[in-house]
Amino acid sequence: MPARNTDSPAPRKRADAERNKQALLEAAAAAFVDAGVNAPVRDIAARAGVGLGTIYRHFPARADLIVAVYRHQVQACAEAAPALLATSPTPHDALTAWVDLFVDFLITKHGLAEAMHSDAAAFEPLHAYFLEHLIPAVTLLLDAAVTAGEITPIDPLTLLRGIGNLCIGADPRYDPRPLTTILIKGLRT
Amino acid sequence: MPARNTDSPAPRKRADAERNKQALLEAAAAAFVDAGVNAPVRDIAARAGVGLGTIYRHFPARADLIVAVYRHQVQACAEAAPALLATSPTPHDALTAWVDLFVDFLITKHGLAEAMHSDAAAFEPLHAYFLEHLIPAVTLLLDAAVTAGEITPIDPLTLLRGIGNLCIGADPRYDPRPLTTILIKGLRT
DNA sequence: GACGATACGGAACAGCGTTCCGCTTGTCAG
DNA sequence: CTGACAAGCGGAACGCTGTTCCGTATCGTC
Repeated sequence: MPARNTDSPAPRKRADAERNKQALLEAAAAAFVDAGVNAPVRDIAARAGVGLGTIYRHFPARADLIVAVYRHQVQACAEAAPALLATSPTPHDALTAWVDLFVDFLITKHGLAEAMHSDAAAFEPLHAYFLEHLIPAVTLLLDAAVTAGEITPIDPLTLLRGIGNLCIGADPRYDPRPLTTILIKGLRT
Repeated sequence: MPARNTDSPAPRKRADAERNKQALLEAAAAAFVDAGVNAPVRDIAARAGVGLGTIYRHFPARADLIVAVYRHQVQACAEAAPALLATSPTPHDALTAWVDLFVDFLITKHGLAEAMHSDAAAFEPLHAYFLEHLIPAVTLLLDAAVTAGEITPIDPLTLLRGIGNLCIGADPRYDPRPLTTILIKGLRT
């Protein structure tokens, strides 16, 4: 067995492959901004100056591309939870602030919330990725608020789903924030 | 000339046309139950023993078929509002009961809530039909509750949209009722 | 029974995500 | 430097949508 210890069993990718992957990520990010996360795969490929085969080599399904594009932002969102809890006057304030943050993230990604709830198996990775990272974040905030006696207990997944659902809507004139605010208000004891 | 004066300048449809239209409505209703409102047009046509052309003759777009299938139920939902207001102890109770009714309607029509918020122009008639009939209903309930000092004012369309959004979800294990309950609770003064 | 309007059926079109495979190209041993 | 081979690429093709179109069959009437 080769003496590779802990890091990178990487078979070392070809230079052009890595270059194309980056071009694809940038093209996808741009396409998502212009046309929402439902931007046709062909458009993304064209933007990146790449063939259809290439896009599917790097990202087996559409959802993988979406995950790759938003990975950093989801992580940032998750990491904001403990920070907010530490700096906010009360756990409920932290929760409110975090929800605002999450809503801001969602509404700027037209179609992301919709895609999250698609029944298509292809979007399962997306769904799983979001939950895996965000459930711990909301759980932390909710537990703190419950312990402080500020809110009644609620399943974190349910809340996350509710907020996500409220952010669905192609219409850019639609602002879900009044609704999310009411929802959070409804949690108070 | 038969004594029909103002109403129905109807060119009197052919018998087979009317028969097919009914068959289509029944087939669509059945298909929607089995496969959700996104059941393929071809499946519905096949169920009705009818060609694709026929379906589009009677229902120019998918959305028209959906509207036709659920027309009665939407109307019943709208008409329940004044009845509930008259029989409930408080306007807030009536509002709660009506929301439950609306949610029951939505969750049994897999995909209906999703379709409502589709950005596709084809679904605009569906959207319009729902709003036209349900906005007056919620407005009635909200006004009564506001007047009674039970809730803070909210735009009826916003509330309707919020409830509709919360009911989105292909997963039959997902129950939106806890969330709609919290939302209504959040309206209280 | 024949004729004309009406309605039907399904092939065809456009657009989607995804698969597949012949060809190109980067990489590295010699 | 050069060849060979695996890794990667491009885009035609597939299967699935909703929708359109038009030659043909059927209904109602005279």
